[in-house]
Amino acid sequence: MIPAAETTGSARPGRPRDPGVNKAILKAALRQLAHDGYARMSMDAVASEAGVTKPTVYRRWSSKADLATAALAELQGDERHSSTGSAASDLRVILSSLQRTLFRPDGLAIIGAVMVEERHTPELITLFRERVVHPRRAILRQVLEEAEARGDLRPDADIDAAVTMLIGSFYAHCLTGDKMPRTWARRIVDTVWNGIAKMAPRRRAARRA
Amino acid sequence: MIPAAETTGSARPGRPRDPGVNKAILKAALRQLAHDGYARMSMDAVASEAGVTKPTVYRRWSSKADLATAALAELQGDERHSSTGSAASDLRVILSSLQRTLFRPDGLAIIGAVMVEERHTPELITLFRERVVHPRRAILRQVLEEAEARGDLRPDADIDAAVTMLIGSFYAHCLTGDKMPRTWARRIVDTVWNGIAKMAPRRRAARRA
Amino acid sequence: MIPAAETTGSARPGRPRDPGVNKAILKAALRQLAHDGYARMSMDAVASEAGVTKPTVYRRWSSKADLATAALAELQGDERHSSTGSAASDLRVILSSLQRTLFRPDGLAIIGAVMVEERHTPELITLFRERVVHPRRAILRQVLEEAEARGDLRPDADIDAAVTMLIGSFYAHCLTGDKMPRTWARRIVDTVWNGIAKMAPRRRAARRA
Amino acid sequence: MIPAAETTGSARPGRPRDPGVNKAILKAALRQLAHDGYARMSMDAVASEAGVTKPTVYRRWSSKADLATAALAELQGDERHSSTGSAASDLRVILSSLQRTLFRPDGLAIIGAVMVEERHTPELITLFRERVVHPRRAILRQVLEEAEARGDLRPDADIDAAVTMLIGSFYAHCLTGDKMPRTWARRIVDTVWNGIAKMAPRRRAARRA
DNA sequence: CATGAATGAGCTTTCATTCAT
DNA sequence: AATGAATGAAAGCTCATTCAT
Repeated sequence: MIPAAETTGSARPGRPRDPGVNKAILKAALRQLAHDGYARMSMDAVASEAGVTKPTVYRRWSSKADLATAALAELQGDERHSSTGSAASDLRVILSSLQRTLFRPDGLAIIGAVMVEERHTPELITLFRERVVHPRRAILRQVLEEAEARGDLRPDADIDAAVTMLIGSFYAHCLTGDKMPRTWARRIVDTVWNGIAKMAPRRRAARRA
Repeated sequence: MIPAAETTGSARPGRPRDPGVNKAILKAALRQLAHDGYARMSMDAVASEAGVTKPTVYRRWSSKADLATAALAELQGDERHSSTGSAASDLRVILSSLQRTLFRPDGLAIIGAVMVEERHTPELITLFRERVVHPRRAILRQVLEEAEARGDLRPDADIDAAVTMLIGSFYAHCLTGDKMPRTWARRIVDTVWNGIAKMAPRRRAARRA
Repeated sequence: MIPAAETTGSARPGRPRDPGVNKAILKAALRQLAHDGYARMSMDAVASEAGVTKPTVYRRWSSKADLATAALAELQGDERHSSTGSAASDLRVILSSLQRTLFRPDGLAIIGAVMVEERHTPELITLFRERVVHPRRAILRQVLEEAEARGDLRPDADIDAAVTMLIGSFYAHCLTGDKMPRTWARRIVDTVWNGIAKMAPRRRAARRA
Repeated sequence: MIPAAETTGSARPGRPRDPGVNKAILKAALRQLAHDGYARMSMDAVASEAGVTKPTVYRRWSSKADLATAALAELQGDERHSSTGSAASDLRVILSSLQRTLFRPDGLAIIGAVMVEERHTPELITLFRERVVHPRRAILRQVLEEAEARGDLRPDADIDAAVTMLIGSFYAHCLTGDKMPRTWARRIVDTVWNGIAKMAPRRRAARRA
């Protein structure tokens, strides 16, 4: 449904589409998805927030679900992280970045918006998994697999569980409603790393919030 | 909110309320909350699913938010667990129970429904925290604090982080969309416990999904 | 529909009606009629303002229109005025009294409430005419007819027009939204009296608001 | 409130509004306001009486109060009257016109509809005063002030009272429920004029209804 | 006789979507 | 291609009235 209009240089008949309009619409849609949820996101409001009219939106995306899906696709996470040499340290960097990008502004609200539509608009969650959930998991998993290859992990280390806990701790923390401490990424990584790394004498001091 | 009036021997003036109606309404409301989200849950649909008419609902709860809040309150987590002697084993039992009760039917959808309404109907998330999130956390925390008191934890063990990860791993797993393995609770507990317990020679073997 | 229950002294079977309840209901109904109009007056609100329940109201008056009519009947005007000897002076006294009783609290609102229901609940206006409008007119008319009989009026004096103008000036003034001056009754009477009385040298000075 | 757009030559973008629709909606609204009162006037009924659907109404006026206000504004009194040379005669012409335009079809009902909403929808009465009450009063007042300037009035003539009585007599007459005689305007003017004009030998004969 | 519960219809307002220009 | 207008279908909430105790 997303037109390729911005590719061809040739003169097509009729008025050309303003390429900025697509972005404005998607941005407005994403913002409303996060602030108000899918059900409350309104085509009227999206159009007016993007400075266009409704049929202009419908010409680009055939339905509300279509638009919301396209907006979600914009979340595509491709944050590359260069290795710092130590797996634990890499994890800390990655999670800190997650904390800032995914969970900061409205991340949890978007996740909620997507989850709640599981039955009603399943495209949303499918796309969300593909574009947001899996890429983020893959990054963490890669760090751990490299550590495993280097022999830094215990033989019984459960990488899947570790990845899931690292990410899940953010969700669970958000649900408490408390402010997330600046050191949260470090505390999480320390605890998990302790659980999976070969025991070397560690010298870190954890603190509570 | 209105009590079921089954207290006094009998003979209160006026026509008595059908005691099953309250339950039917709350059940319908909770189901719609989970299946459709708050925004799509409709008083009309709740009433008709419960086999009553709208004013019958409004007589009991003064607004949609009121009803949804009451329905959420039904999730009240009260599950007492008797200690098995070992903290790790206690945690496994508790998390298995969580897996069955909170996450089984529609748990994650309800969580999403609640989160996405953060701006629009904040009572929902407030109550959800109070009735669902905090009690569950408290149970886990208590097990860990008792272990700490017995000297079973490392001096630098981060109980808050551990509790958050134990719970969060369920959320994160649900988001992946994969079926949750039967052994999930065990794998999670093992990994966390390794990270916080005093090191004793462990002899378990984790496996991947 | 208004029961005669308060007349017979004999013991009728069953629980006797509380005579104060009737008054409380009528009072509440009249207040709501004036404040909110007939359409917005609600049986529920009347009942609760009177401290009873709806069926208690319905047992006494068979419908909303019935109750409103009964409430209006309470306005029955039978303010007797003793003559002061001069017709103009009598008129001033009567109109001052009207100003206080009929127009002060909510008089005009009640009139509006009644008029607007002309098509929908014509009993209201019929009763209002009978109980409120005509008695008030009759009092004024009688004063003027006595003056006429004494030969104080011009031969061509139009008593009907005079009565109508005396009363109508209050309505018209209320519609302007301005505060009614204390001297209004006097100014009205002076102007009308000038128009209908035999010319005697008058020596009064009218002033504007 | 939204202008009928008949100004520009043509070619505004978008589908043009059917110019008759605005009028049809306002007419239906005004009719219902008069027949049923504001509380009973329903957006559904107005729309269907105008032959459109509800959102078509809401696109033009944002709420019921907004529509009712706009409908009232249509009553705008604009009737210019050319002077006949004599003030009394001018007054008779003006009042006869009032009798036909304002009080004929549903005038009093509209006034009631507006008055009874004083507490609930005060915009109505505010606008009514501004558009209907004050302009009508101004016309009468101007005639009298010109007469005063010509020295035709007694020095103590109370113009405010006279204007109020002239208009109020119509309200008061309507309240009686009697048919308004054709000569009513003349009788009213005669009586008032007698009360305020310098005495000249008059030679008219009033008669009763 | 009075109570609390229940009903069915109705209200204002909003939304996703399509049409006409 | 983009606009403004129109639509039909809900949704939340309230009311006059009746029922059952």
